[in-house]
Amino acid sequence: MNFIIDETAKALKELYGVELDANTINIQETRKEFDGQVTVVTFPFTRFSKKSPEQTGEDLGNFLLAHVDAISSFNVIKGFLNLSLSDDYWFSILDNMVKGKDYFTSPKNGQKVMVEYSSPNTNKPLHLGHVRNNLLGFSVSQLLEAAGYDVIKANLVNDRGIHICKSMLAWQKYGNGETPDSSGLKGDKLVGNYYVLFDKEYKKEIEQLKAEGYTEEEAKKNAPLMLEAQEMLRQWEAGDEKVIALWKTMNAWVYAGFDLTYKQLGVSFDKTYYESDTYLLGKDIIEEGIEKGVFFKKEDNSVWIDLTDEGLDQKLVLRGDGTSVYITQDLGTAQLKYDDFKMDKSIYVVGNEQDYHFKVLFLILKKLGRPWADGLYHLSYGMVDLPSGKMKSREGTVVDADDLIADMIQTAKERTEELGKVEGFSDEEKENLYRMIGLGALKYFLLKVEPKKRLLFDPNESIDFQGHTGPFVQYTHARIKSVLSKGQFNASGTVEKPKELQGVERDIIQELIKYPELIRTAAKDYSPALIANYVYDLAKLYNRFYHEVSILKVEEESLKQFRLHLSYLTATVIAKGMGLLGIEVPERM
RNA sequence: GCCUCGGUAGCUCAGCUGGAUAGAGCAACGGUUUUCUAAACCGUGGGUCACAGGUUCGAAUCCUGUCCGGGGUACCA
Repeated sequence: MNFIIDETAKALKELYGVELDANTINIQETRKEFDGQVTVVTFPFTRFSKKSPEQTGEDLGNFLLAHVDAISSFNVIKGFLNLSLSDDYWFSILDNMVKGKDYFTSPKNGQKVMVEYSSPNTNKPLHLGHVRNNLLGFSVSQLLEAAGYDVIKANLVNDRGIHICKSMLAWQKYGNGETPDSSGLKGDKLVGNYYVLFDKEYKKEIEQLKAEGYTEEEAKKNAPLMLEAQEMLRQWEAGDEKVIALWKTMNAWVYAGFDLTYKQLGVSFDKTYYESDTYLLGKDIIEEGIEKGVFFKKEDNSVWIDLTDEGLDQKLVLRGDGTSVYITQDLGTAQLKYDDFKMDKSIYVVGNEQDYHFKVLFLILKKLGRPWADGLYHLSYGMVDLPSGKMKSREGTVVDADDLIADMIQTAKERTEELGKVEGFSDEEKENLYRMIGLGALKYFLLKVEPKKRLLFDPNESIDFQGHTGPFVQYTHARIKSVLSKGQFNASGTVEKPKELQGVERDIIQELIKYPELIRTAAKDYSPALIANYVYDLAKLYNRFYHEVSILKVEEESLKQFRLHLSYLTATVIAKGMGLLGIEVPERM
């Protein structure tokens, strides 16, 4: 539609002798209650025309109508010039889409981007919050790839620390040698159980100590279990063979469990980093920062950065005893990632509770003069809340990822069977369809919301399969596929322009043409939600088309072919768009 | 306290580089199937866009303040 802006600029120059740069000319889609498809807002031009908005619109409209072939008529309402574009114009757009191979994918832009997401702790199973993270990270990766980037999907696994030792200790004390094999439990679930058990026993000890006269704080510090866990962490850091062996065993259980969940979600990684390998990194960067005068040392030897000039606080970057804090190793890891891949951009998909951390991290790297620091971006997303508030692992209020997925698939199965839609499906096809629909509903539900907004999930209200949902879009796709196969559609065939375009046909073409631009915008904004909403609008439009006009029943062969092409392109864009969300679309449902 | 992100229909969300009478879905009510898949389509009802100022020809959108909610806030990650 950009040619309208150019033509408007030319017209303004001719009519009023002013040269405006393109972004001061405001065009938009015409609202559906008015005639036309494109609207130029003429209010801003009245200061040059010295005429009323209406008259300015008339003048401009007449000029454009006379000089631009694609414009077939216009009307003016207040300061809005509504332009109708000719059938020829719309048809040529469609014809280009039919012929053009590069319409659906952007060319490579030669840039490399890393997307870090998932980043789980290995002491408990994944829950709904992680699911949002994983889906976002995966989808954004797809989006960036579609926009022409080379993408490296990375996972930074938090596989060490006091929380891991808690699970290990509880297993050692109370586990009686239980293994995933012996219990039939998924490895991450098993380890998670011991994490919860630790907390339970620990709380008992605290109560005991309080009864003996300790304060709450003293009790928490001196409970035997906590002391033991801390001792275990020391042994781990010292490389104690037994502790390391146990750690390796239990982490292996967890990884086997995570792999199943990742597989179900359809997410994957090109590179996995482990904190056990990276937690000592960053200390050399601290040295460098002291030398460069970016950091300073306090009397107790702790190292700090003063960010008060940036409106932030002073921030500790290394403890007095020389041990790392979170940001120390993140500095080191950022450097490691860059050294490994030399990427132009690096995206961290991490919840918004870490906004401050990343602000500081990026700022420090800039102050240290890392030129690549400008390419760092924290994709911050809101928490998933339950009606009762936050999910808490220890209080058992988390929505488990595997359980949720299983529920969704089950619901999909029930719904589909009720509707009697799987006649002639093999058992394997049925299972695959239920999986597709169940996951489609879940993924769409989580991705259609803008990342930075918090998300409310009510476990008592099942996720919908009707209306603005994944299954609705999937259904539309299947519906189109059915029409195409009944019409024996051949994508390599040619299209002829119909005598007259229906409004809804024009609307679909206008919607389809937005797709390439949408990819760029969604990639730039890291927003799968834009894709989700677009794909929905397109599907909705198609369903209107489907009800308003006949496709297979029209006598005229050329018109039938035209509508089949329109259907085919719609199905293709739906499938591509859903693919960017990590959602599969069925041929039949 | 300070920083930060949110507040749009009963509920869940779009719209926010300023533009027409603020849009969807769910829920409620009514209609559409001898015709290409009714997980669909069409229609009705439902709004002080948290509140108050300001900028502007024009504000849900930008600015300031207030209220409410989430998150963060110097040795957790």
